[in-house]
Formats: sequence, structure tokens, C-alpha cells
Amino acid sequence: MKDTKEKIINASIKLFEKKGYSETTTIEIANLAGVAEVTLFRKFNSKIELFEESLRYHLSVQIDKEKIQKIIKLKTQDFYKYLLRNRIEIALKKKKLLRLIIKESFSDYLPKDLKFTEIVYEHIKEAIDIHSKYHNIKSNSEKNARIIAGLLLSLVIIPGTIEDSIGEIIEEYLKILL
Amino acid sequence: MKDTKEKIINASIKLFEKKGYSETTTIEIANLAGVAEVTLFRKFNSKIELFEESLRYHLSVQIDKEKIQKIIKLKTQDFYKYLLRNRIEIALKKKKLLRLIIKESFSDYLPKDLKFTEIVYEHIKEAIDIHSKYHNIKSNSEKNARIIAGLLLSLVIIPGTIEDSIGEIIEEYLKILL
Amino acid sequence: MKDTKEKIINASIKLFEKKGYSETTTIEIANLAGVAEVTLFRKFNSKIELFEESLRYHLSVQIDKEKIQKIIKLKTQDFYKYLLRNRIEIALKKKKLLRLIIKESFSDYLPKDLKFTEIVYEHIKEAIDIHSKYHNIKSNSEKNARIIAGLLLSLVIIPGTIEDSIGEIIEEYLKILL
Amino acid sequence: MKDTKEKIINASIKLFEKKGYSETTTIEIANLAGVAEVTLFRKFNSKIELFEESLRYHLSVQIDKEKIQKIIKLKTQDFYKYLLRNRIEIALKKKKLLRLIIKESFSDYLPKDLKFTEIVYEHIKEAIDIHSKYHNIKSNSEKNARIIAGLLLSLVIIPGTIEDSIGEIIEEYLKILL
DNA sequence: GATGAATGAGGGTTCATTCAT
DNA sequence: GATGAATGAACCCTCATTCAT
Repeated sequence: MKDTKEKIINASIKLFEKKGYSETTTIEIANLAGVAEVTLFRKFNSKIELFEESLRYHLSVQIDKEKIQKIIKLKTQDFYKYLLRNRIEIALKKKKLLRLIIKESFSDYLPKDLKFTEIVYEHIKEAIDIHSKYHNIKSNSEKNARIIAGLLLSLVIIPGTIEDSIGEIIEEYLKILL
Repeated sequence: MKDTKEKIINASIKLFEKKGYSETTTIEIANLAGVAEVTLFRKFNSKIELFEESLRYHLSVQIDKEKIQKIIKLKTQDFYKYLLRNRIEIALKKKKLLRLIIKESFSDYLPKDLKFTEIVYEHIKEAIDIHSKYHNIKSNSEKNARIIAGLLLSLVIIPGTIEDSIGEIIEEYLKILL
Repeated sequence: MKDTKEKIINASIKLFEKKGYSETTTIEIANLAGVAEVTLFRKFNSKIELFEESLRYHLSVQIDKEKIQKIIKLKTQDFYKYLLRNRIEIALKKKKLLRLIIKESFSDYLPKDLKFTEIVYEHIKEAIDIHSKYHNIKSNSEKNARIIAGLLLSLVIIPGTIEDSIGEIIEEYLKILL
Repeated sequence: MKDTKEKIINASIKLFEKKGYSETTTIEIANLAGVAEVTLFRKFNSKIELFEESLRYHLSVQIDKEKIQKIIKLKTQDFYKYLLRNRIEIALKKKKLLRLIIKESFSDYLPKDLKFTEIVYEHIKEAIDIHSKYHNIKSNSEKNARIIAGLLLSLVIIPGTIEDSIGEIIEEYLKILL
């Protein structure tokens, strides 16, 4: 049943987010999902495979290709405005998941395409590069991607809510980015 | 002997930095330190205690009180300049250690005073607060501390060297901070 | 369907011969047979039952009663000649199967009538006994059966081909048997 | 303690001989040895390693080099007489161990130098070769080694005692070997 | 007649830690 | 002060088998 797999994935992400990969045991996941431990291994070949599938499943909200196409055509200031807003919103929405990914990004068992750098930094850099190319302008995409990634990291890692001042924050960072 | 304890601490930090707390085993540490595994438990009551002592030992390079006293008296622009430069330099020097702390900051077993937020963010915020109070000016210390922490996070987490352009970076961030 | 059962039996013997009983898993057999694992348990009550049926099915080439009737009437030298040739040929043809039976003969789960001793040694001894009785001669059937069984064991267990010199071998062993 | 390792080895060989490698569990071995299961893994890196060490330990009664030096100088008939007697005696004494080795010789996990062919057949062949060379005579060492190995196999695999008639058996086989 | 879904029982192995010396 | 020896608890994972359809 598709249902079972989903139950396991949802239980697993909850625990992985809470305790990280190593500290989460397969039996805990099974218990939370309400299935036998074996069932978990029938649906996924190994714990690490479950981990990856879980991440991918809950990570699917990336910048979709169409959205990015629209954004890059904007003039630079608006481009960054939208890029920032979009990334910030996702970061806040997926806070726990991103925390997990950051934590596990230092480990060897996480495949490269699921590491923080790839998921966040490289995506931003790419968007900036495409934008620059489209408008035929020069831009230090590495620097700017790093600045934005730093902002996102601070939102995810440092406690406290900033929901009220997203607009402000964007304005501030535009000062550096432009 | 003091020597033995130090050997263990040095071996442990090397492994903790490389693989994190959970993935590092006590026997590995003992082997690298060149002592028996038991010895480790004679010197430290438990693995987690060794972990904490190790962190504290290698983390001792905090803003020393005297230095901060000097800095806060500077006028605001210079204060931030020096603060930024100092924090950036430490971040780059202690990259691996900070990575470790970030990684483990999401776990429950790390005491609060060793978590990233405390070690980096709160220290910066405090410095800003003292500076503001001294000069009797208003300042959003939370916001600025978050911005700086975000910068440091980006330096530690995202690969690539920025050593050449530290001056530039500082100038840029000053645009937001002031 | 008869077909399904046969597919399972053929797949199973292939794997059993290759890896032995314990090392072969039911899912492997099912995969090789191209059926679901459950189907295997519908056709056979348990793995061990499948094992036994498989053995019996592929073992059916025993000395048929008629053939033996003809042989025992021969004069002793010819009797042994034919007996040896027949047993050697079967041993070489069923090498893998015999190896499997030898291997599993040391286990408790194999029923007595499928063990090597029964299948090979006892059959030979019986043939010799019948022959002796028919001709009213004395003969140490145990000793001779053991010698022949030893020869067959050496052919099955020790690598190397002896196909060219079967005639020679028979002549040699006749020296002891007569 | 050396003692513990020996206890484990002795317990293990008893169980391995009785049930074979796969069917014997590490917890059984530990229980029989009177130690915790972990202890077993402290002394041996893995089950298979314990298995091999156990085999080697209990197998140490091979033809020692000096003995063989004496034997090969005998004239051919006496050489075979002594070789046969020696091998038969060992086979009878190490019946269970040889059975185990035969059983596991069909598996992949047994290293080549512990397989039946190597331990029994190749040793005999080598002795014959050395003898032939020494006396500058021709001899089909492969054939004769196979014959002797077959005899030993029959002694080990087929039930029944032949202790009384070892002399006889030797005389008989000499007919083929010479 | 055949199968997808699920599992209880147990497998080898690793972990941090304690005990006795 | 340091260690060799031993372990309880837990880990991931695999097995043959059953249930419901």
C-alpha cells in the first residue's frame, strides 16, 4: 500500500528532524509509524535509503523551473527582491528540514545533491547567473549567493521570529546585493 | 598525568571535528591518543563529558574581556569594523570547530552554553549592547547580531575561500549594520 | 498449474546446488523461478519440504529395478564391471546434486532416505548382497560397497576430470573388489 | 586471558562440528563457552574469523615436515603402507572435524587452504611426488592421491567402524596403488 | 491459482562503560 | 596511574512464513 510508505516517511522525517540521522533508530520510526520494524525494510532497502527518500519527499518545494523563468526577466532590483522573499519564505516554512540538512551536511553519508550547499547556495548562484546572462550584466554571483545563503542560515539556525520584518530585511540586504 | 588528558583531548577533537559526536567512537579516540580505552573513562566520566571538555578546551579563544572593553569605546563604525574583522578571523581560524558546534547545536546533549547561538550570536549581541549603552545610542542589537552571525555561518558552512576579500566584505556589511 | 511447481523446483535445485540449503533463501528461489515468494509456500508447505521434493525430483535416476535384475545375474567380475561403470556414470552426471546431498547429509534436517549413505552406499551394498545370494557365494558387501562409495566420493568431491580413464579405473578397482 | 579464547574455540568447534557453520549461532557458542556474546567478538573479529581460527587450531595435526622426510625415503611399498596408515589414523581420529570441513568445502566462505581438497588430497599428492622424485621413479600421483582420498572420504562419511581391519584395508589398496 | 502486504523471531555486530588488578 | 578483560543494551537488517484479497 502506498499509504504505509507514506506513514513511514512521515514518521521518519519527524524523528530525523528532531534527533538527526544517527540518533534516530529504525525501531523508533516503525513504532511512530505504527508498523513493524521489518515493514520498514520491505519498503526501503536500508535506513540511509529511507533517510534520503524522506528528505527528497519533503524537499520537493524547490524553485520550480517556471517560476524561475519569470523571475530572471525582472530588472535586477526586483529580481533580488523576489528571490529573497521566496527563499526566505521557504526557509521559514522548512526550518526544521533545513536544520536537519545542515546538520547532516557535515556527514559523509549524505549524497552531494542533498547537502545544504547544493540545495541552497548553488541554486541561488545559478539563478543569479541566469539572470545576469539574460540581462547581459556582470555580477558576482558567488559573493551574492553567499550573502543570501548566510541570511537564510541565520534565519534557520538562530532562534527568534523575524516574520514581521521580512520586508525590512529584504530592503537592507538589497543594499549589499546591488 | 596532565599529558595523558591532553593527548586524549587533542585526539578527540580531531575525530569529533571530522565525524561528529555520534559517529566518533571511544575506541577510535583511544587509539588515536595512544592510550587504552579505559583510560579515557578514568580521565573523563563519560564520552559526552569528554566531548564537552574538548570543546571548551579548544574554544578558549573567545573575545577576551579586555579586548572587548577596548572595542566598545570606539566610535560605532570603527566598532563594527573591528568586531567584524575579529569575528571573521576567528571563524576562519576555527572553521572546523565551529562546524562541529553548528552540527551538534541541533542535538539535545550539548549544553546550552556550548551551542552556536550562545557562543557566537549572544556574544556579538552583548558586545553591541554594551557599545550602545556606552555611547548612549539606540541600536537593534538583535538584528545586527543576526546579520553578523549569518555572515559567519556562510563563511564556515559554504565552501570556497574568501580570504582575499575580507576588507571588501566588511565594507559591504557595514552598509547594513550602520 | 503443474508448470509453476516445476519452475520452482528447477530454480530451487539450481540455487541449492550452488549454495546449499541454509544459504539459499526463499526469495532468491522465487525470483529465479519468476513467481512471488508466497506462491512458493502455496505449492510447498515449507522451505525444507521444497528442498526434499526438489531432491527427490532430481534424484529419480536411481538404479531401476529391472536393470539391477539383469546385472545381478552376471558372473561376479562382469557384475562389478557394470555396477562400477553405471555408478560412475551417474556420479559424473549428477555431480552437483551429489555434492549437495553430501553437504547436507551432515545436517539433521535431511531425512535419512535422502542422505548420501542411503542413496549411494546402501544401494550398492544391497545390489552386492542380492548378487551374492543369487550366485550363492560369500562376499563382504559392506567392505566392497564402502570401497565403491569411496571411489564415487573422490570423483564427486575432488576436482579434475577422469572421463578419459574410466575403463582403467574400473580395472584397477576390480583388483580389490574381487 | 588466553583461557577465554580457548574456551570459545573449543565451544565453537563442538557446535560447528555438530551443526555446521551457518546453523551455529554466535550466541550459542557464547553460551556454551560461558561468556557473553560480545566477548566472542572481542576475541575474534567476526564469526567467520572464529570459524577459521577454530579450524586451524584443531587441525594442527598435519603430517609434520620431519615425519614426511622419513617416509619418502622408504621404498615405495613401505612408503604407501606408512602413508596410508598415517592418513587413516588421522582421518579416524579427526572424523568430525573432517566431516565439517567436507561440508563447508562446498561453500564460498571457506578459504582455499582449509578446503578438503587442499588439506587432504593435495598433501597426499605432494608426498607422493616428493617420494617419486627422490627415488627417481615415475608415478601417477594424481590418480593415487585420488584413490587414497576416496578411501579416507569413505571412512569419514560412511558410518560403521573399520578399526579392526585397518591392516587388511591397507593391503587391499596397495594392490591398486603399486 | 496467485499475490501484495505485513510480520515475529532472530541474526551478527558495535557501542560506551565497569570491574579487578 | 593505567590497563586487560568482560559485558548489557542496543543497533541495523534478514529470514521464512502468514493473512487477506
